[in-house]
Amino acid sequence: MIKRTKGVTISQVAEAAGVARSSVSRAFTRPDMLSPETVERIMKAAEAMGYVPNHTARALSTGRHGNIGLIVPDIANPFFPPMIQAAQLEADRSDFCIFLGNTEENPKQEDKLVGRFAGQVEGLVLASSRLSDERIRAHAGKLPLVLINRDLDGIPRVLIDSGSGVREAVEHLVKLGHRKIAYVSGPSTSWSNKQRRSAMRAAASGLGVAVETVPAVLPSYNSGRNAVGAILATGATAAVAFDDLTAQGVLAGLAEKSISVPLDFSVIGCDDVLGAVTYPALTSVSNRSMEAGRVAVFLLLDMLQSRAVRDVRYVLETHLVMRETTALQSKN
Amino acid sequence: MIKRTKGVTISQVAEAAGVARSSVSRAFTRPDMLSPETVERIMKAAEAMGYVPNHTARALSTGRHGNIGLIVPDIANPFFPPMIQAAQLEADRSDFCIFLGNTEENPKQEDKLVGRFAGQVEGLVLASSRLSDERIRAHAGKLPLVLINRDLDGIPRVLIDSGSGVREAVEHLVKLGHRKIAYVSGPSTSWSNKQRRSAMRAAASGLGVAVETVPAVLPSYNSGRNAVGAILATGATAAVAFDDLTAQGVLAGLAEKSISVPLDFSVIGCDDVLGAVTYPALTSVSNRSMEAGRVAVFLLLDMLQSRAVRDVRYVLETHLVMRETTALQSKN
DNA sequence: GAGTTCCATGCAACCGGTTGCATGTCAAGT
DNA sequence: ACTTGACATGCAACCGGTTGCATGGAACTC
Repeated sequence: MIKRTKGVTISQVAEAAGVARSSVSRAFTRPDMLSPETVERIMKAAEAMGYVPNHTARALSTGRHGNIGLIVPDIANPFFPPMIQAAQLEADRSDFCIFLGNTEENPKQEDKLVGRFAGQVEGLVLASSRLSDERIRAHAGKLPLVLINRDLDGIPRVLIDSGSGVREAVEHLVKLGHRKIAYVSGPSTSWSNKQRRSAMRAAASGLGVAVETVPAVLPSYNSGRNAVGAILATGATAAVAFDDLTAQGVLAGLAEKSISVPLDFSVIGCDDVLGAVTYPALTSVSNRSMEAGRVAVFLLLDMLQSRAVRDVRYVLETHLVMRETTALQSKN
Repeated sequence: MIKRTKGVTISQVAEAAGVARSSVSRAFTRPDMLSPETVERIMKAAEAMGYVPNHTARALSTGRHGNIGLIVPDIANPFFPPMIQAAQLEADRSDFCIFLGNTEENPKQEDKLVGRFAGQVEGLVLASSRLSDERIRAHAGKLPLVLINRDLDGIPRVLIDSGSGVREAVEHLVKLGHRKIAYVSGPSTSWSNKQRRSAMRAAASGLGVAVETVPAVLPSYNSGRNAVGAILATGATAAVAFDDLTAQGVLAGLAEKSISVPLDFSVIGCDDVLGAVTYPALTSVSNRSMEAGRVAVFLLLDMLQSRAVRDVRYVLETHLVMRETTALQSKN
């Protein structure tokens, strides 16, 4: 049976050191206000007693808790972990802790989490939020907010411009001789999906080739696999998928039909989350999710320090990462 | 420029409703102590003013914050996100929030995070901790702790027994005719690695076949790829890798040498994190990390409620998931 | 109708810090 | 020697809730 020691308080330290409570407090927060000897005496007493400042009490009186919240729609989607990791690292540099929320792609859950986080965090980063514009603005009225992959003016936001990478993807395919390309789409409410689809169309029409959109509802392996029939029905010789998971599904679906990649068909993914760890290595559009996480936290901390909301719109461009699932269009 | 509304307090609600502060407090925490009419009046006033209880103040006076911390060595390792997700879901059922910490596989960082979390969480889950036994025990003396994949008696722990799955893997390979099997190992400090390696040896010697351990330092794609030379040098006809990432690397390395899988060589991964989303589908040992996350949080919440530390040792067995990277040993 | 019980509510202390202001001390300035 | 100011420290209010105990009135008992 383990017994827990309960906390030493500032009063106990004060008594031990023979000073007022306020002096102990200042020894920790603003030692320059006290004489060096007093500080040392207090610190020694504190150390001896194992005193650790109570975070909650401090937060109550200062209003600062040193926490920020990060809410994502789906941790299990490999797009997010690197972002979370980078956000954490950046927060850590300023001694902030991260509260993580997972919404399961559910706006209700997201709303609930925001409510529960508010009050114990000083600010929030919403990544790929599934909330309505109104809800987001409502929340932004209550606490500092930074968005990732959501474009609402007046609210600081970091946008990963997958458009630039998708454009490169189309150009690359066209250069390889493809004249009809399928786009296997993602969730219709997703900002990224809209962005990618319109970038596909714009690039294709600029180059005089055709794009056919094949719906896939959810970004997942199975969606991609199931979409293969529809893809082939369009007569396309290459496909760009909404994300790498979907692209892997497409790869599997093609293999089942004995269509060889890249000889007979070229496939490109997005977000580059699996490309480097699978075989054959998937050609994909880079994601920059790590930068996004880092920058979002940076912006948030900056807002907190300056107490001002700047209308920042930080755009990260993406590029095509060429690997082994694209090749010259052979037949016809 | 957005302006933020600052919080409504219990005193303001009390005044508006014409009652004492304590009554407002009770209306929210123990409404049965008040007459229904009073509760309704208070609630109406609170609603009208947009009152939300201050989490920090409540935590200060009750000592309960409704948060638990979850610390993992590497979010980017696909083994952990499902675990985090499941933990979050379980915590949510009891209205707890999750603090997430990422240690970058660094014990120092882990210690630091534990220190920073303590004081704002009521308990902690340490997954695959890289801390020394002493440090873990020291922390467990200060706050409720549950371990995942770490076996320290006296401290509640959830263990994923990959041994059972690895045993099945070896049996499967032997049944397919393999007589010499390589084990591509993971980090030497890892509890799971030790467990898997010894399960390999035990199973192999029980069946009268040989196991050769090939070191791979880090669990990663590149480690696996680089290990291929050493694997082939042992004369093995099949390999079991420490995890799926490593296994994918092995797959890639074999492909580079034009060794076809599974015709010429069989490969099995562990943790089953990539098997279902890649092509060819990887045969792997199931991970049960979701159950582990769920159970760990469940145990922790149970400890918090009962205020007792039980010496729980919860073991989750794993199994072989057969897919397409294993086949009958052909040559020789 | 006096005594007892019970329930709803208020009072005030408390959780553990922070901080504006007052006070006391000591040295420098004239 | 007296003023002035700087500096170190203490006092007490405050952050926003919770909770043990006291109180007062209504209902119930005999």
